[in-house]
Amino acid sequence: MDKKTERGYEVRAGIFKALAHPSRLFIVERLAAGEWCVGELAEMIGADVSTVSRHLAVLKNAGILRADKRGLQVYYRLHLPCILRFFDCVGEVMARNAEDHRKLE
Amino acid sequence: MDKKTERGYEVRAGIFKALAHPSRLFIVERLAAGEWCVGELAEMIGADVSTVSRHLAVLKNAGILRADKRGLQVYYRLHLPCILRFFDCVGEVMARNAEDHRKLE
DNA sequence: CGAATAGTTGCATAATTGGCCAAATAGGGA
DNA sequence: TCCCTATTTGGCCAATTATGCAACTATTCG
Repeated sequence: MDKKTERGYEVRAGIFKALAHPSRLFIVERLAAGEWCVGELAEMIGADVSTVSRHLAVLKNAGILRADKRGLQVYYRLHLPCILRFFDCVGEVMARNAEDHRKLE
Repeated sequence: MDKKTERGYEVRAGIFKALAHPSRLFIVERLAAGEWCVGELAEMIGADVSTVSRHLAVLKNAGILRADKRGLQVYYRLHLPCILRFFDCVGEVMARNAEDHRKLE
């Protein structure tokens, strides 16, 4: 596998990695409906503001969110709505896994 | 956020986590075309057989792959082809990110 | 049975991630 | 300017993940 191909897998894995955390998944889902600022999200999640700020940075670096500073607050919004299609698919995966599990009983 | 909802986010994040590694992404893509055994995949990837075996276990535990032992070899195959739709979306994400990046120059 | 082969698992180690607290930064208003 | 508030960043620690080697297991073949 040449360097360029390898790099491609790394970049793509990075997008999945950005989504591979419960809080970040929650954030993306919330932001699907509209924008929220850091403090509001932190309260919804129940984690420290600094922790949530880092989660948001991870999603922003992956190109999934955009930040918009207005006054003291930084409002985040979903930059790639196609991400939401992932979620439908994840739902299917879970349903199928659950069914497989049921069959084993 | 109640326990049940929280658990839901954890399970979904687990699926993304299983895909959040270059080698595992490579494996899924390879298996889209047909089954391969551990040693063959290890050679393609250029990692130790034990390492690849563990990557395969991660994907299997996530319900993404199925293993089929025939003789000495264990053949793995894609159990959830809908996963491939993720990949199309990831392609879109990358294209969009690349374009955003271009605009900044 | 014994040797050879394919894969998995135990272990040690290095690297990454996630979390909070505290300090630094940036903006708004008196 | 000085203070207050919102967010980000540095530091540190605990937990998790990735990796290879070596040992173990399972299966085939002589």
